[in-house]
Amino acid sequence: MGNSHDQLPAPNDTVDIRLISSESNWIEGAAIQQLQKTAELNGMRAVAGMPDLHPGRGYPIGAAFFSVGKIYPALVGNDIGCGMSFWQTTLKLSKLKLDKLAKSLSDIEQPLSEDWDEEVRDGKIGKNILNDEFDRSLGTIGGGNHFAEFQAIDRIENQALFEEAELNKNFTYLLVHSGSRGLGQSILSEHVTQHNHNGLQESCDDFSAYMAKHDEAVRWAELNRELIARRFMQAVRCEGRPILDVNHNLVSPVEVSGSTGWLHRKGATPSDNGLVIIPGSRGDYSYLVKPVEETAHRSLFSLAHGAGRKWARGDCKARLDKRFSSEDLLRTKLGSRVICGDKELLYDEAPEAYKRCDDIIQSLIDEGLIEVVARLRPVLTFKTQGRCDK
DNA sequence: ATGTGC
Repeated sequence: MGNSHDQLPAPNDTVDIRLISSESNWIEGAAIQQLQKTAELNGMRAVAGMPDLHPGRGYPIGAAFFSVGKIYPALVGNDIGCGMSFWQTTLKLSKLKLDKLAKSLSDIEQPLSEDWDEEVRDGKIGKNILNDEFDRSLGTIGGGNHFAEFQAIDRIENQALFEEAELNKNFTYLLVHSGSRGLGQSILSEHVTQHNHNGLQESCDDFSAYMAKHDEAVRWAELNRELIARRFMQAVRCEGRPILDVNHNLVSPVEVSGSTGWLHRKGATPSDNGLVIIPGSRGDYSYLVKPVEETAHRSLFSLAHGAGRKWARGDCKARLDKRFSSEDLLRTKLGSRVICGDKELLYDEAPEAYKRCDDIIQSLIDEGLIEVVARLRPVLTFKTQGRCDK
C-alpha cells in the first residue's frame, strides 16, 4: 500500500502528522518540510497533508491543520472562502458549439451591470453580507488558479451514486473556482499588520473580530461563485441548478478525537459535507466523488482540492516556451478550448505544471476516503483576460 | 491570491 497514511516524525509526541499519499504520487520534499514546520506552531495538535500537497509561502498548500485554543489566520491565507461550485446546466451537450460558446463569454470579466443590482442586493441580504467595499468584484472570477469551466460527464463510475445525485450525461456542467477576491486579502493584511504570523488566542477580542470577518468573507465567496455561475449561464443562454458548493480555504470549529478546537483548511476540501469535486488541470479530467464518512477522521475530515502543482508559478514559462507557443496552449489534449488573455498565466496554469489528477484520486481511494461517482472532461476553460491596460 | 506594482 506504499507510504499511504504514513506517520511522519513529529516535533513532539502530542502532534500527529500524517500524509495521505500512495507510492505513485510524487510530493515535493519542501512541502513536507513546511508541513512539519507548521506542526510546531503553538497549540497545533494534528496536521494532515493531502495528496496534492505542494509548497506555499511558508506554509504548505493542500493540507488541514487542527489546533486547540488558538487559530492561525496566515494558515488560511488571503483567499478566505475560496472553493468550488458545480452546476448542472440545461445546455444539451450534443448541441454545444465551441466557437459560439467562446464568443458569448466576451464581456464576462467586467463588473456586473445594473441589471444584476437586485440579485446582488438580495444575495447579500440573504447571506448577511454588510461589506460593500468589494462589490465591484462580485461576479468576477479573478486571476491565479481561478477559472470557470464547462464540462461533460466523461464516464460514470458509480451508477447508483450518479442516479442518487440526479445527474444526466446529456447535459453540460459548469465548474466555478473562485473566492473572496480583494475582501479576503484585506482581512489577512489587517491581521498580519497587527499580529504578523502569530496566532490569535481564543479568548482575545481580535480572535472574534477576525472570525466575524472571516465568516463574512466565506459567505461573500459563496455568493461570488453563485453570481459567476448565473452570469456564465445567462451569457450562454441556459439555466442550471447547483449540485454542490464547497470551500477549501477556511478555519472552522470542530471536534477531533474528543478535543474541541479549530480546523484550518488550506487547499483542503471538506469531506464532512456531501459530494465534492476534485478538479484536474484544464487539460485533465476532474472527478465528482463521495467522501466516505467512516474514514473521514483519518485525513482530518479533508480531501485534496485539485491535482496539485508540480512546478512553481513563474518557473512554468521558461520550462514550456520551447515546446509550446501561447497559441498551442489554447487547446488541450482532451480536445477542450482555453480562453485566457494573460500569456504568463497561460503557462503558469498549463496542464504540464500540474500532477496527474488520477494519482491524486488513487491516493484517496487507497486510503479508503472516497468513492468516485463520475469522471468529467473539460470542454471550455475560461480564465482571466488579464489587466485592461495590457 | 490581489479592482496586483515599477
